[in-house]
Amino acid sequence: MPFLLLIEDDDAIRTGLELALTRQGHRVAAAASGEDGLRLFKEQRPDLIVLDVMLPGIDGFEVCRRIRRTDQLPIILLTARSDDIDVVVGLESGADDYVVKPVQPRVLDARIRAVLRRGERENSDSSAFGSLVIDRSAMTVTKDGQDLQLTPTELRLLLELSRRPGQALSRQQLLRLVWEHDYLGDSRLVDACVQRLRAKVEDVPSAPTLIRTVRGVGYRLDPPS
Amino acid sequence: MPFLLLIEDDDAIRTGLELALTRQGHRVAAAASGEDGLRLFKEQRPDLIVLDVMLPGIDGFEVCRRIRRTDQLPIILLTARSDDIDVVVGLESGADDYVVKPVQPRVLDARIRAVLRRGERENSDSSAFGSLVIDRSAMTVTKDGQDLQLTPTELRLLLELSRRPGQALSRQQLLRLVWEHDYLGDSRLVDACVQRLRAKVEDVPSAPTLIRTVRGVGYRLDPPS
DNA sequence: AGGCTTGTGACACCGCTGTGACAGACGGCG
DNA sequence: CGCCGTCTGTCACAGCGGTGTCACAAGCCT
Repeated sequence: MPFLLLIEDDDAIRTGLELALTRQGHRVAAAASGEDGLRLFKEQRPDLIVLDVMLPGIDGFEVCRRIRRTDQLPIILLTARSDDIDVVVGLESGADDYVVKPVQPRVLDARIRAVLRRGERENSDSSAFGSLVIDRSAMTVTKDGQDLQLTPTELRLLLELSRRPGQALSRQQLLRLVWEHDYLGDSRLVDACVQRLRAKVEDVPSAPTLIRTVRGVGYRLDPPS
Repeated sequence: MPFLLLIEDDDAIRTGLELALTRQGHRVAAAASGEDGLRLFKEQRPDLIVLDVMLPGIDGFEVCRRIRRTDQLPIILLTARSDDIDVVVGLESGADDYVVKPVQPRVLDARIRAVLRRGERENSDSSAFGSLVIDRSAMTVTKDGQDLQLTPTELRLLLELSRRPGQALSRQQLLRLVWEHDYLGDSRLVDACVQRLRAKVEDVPSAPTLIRTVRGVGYRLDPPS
């Protein structure tokens, strides 16, 4: 299920879109300011951001630029109809698509799906980490050409890590991404799953070279050097 | 060599793309209006059409619809970034893919090849998976040369799976593709049908080698190794 | 009406998953 | 350099959930 972050200061529009998008089968997090949006983004790691341009404080373009410094996820800008210059500035700030307000929810939904599809095509197929090859369409993982039997959870964990190679993900983030629930208090759940994954994926599970521990934070899948 | 028809009224974009696509190994015909495009299409029978949406006279959607009345060739729409309604209407008018202008030639080229590849797979009238041969024009399935009596649903399920060999399909996707309805809550419907199909198709139904279970996801028809 | 096909529910099995405990590793600090 | 607290690796176990399987009833076509 796609996980969206909606950043929009107007309460009516925000809650309306949040409801509509939820109905259309997305998971939605919402923020009412640029600052909140950036914080939520770092915390929750959504798949896509719907971003209003006119925000108090940090405006949409700036939010977009800051996110783009580190991340490649799709960003859809919401712009007011009257602004002509938006498109140009928006393009330069790195957005993937534009939607003009007022927007019909199903139009926005169609755009979101289109952008995600585009991204999937680009991200998908297969990626390699050393001798480890992840085939996202067959949903298989092979090591030295040999098929690995990963369990569903192990597979999802590896997929989420591999979507952000080289980036450390906290246990909280992984719980949200892989298990889709927030966790109160810590547990060894993520560690246990990482451990099982390492057993299948690493050459020497006790000296992992692919899935590295980031002490005090979480885990990180190293890109091939 | 793929033969493309490019329909685009803007002279600069048209000649630019024509040049770039020719360099990338396509044969290209070009038209500057919807009318010209339709005429050229009938005359030259290209393999694929790249079609601008905003055209004077007959617009891109209309061109798309008219072509679709009689022909199934792939159509890629070129849309301006700012248009709101494009995606929805475009989907309904039967295009196969969208590219947002301004487009980098190599991106367009990649899309073209992707769409052509997809089309080849879908239209080829027979494919083989080990001893299993699917004849799409006769709508028959044979195993070791012997005709299999598949029921309509079993056949559609196998066809959908075989259109995407090696790709895991979720139960949701299969329900949409084969049964054409979304399902709320889970059911054993897909499993049951897969089970019946396996009974006819697999050598050892209890140890399937063609239709593989992808745990936590769905099923996948393995291509011949 | 009759037979085949299809959808649904029940059920059992197996493997996965989540949990807690414990030991070892790491890093900070004196 | 050594101690100690915290964090992580590891393991076993019990519960759960997903999947295969089957039987039955309703639907559909002939």
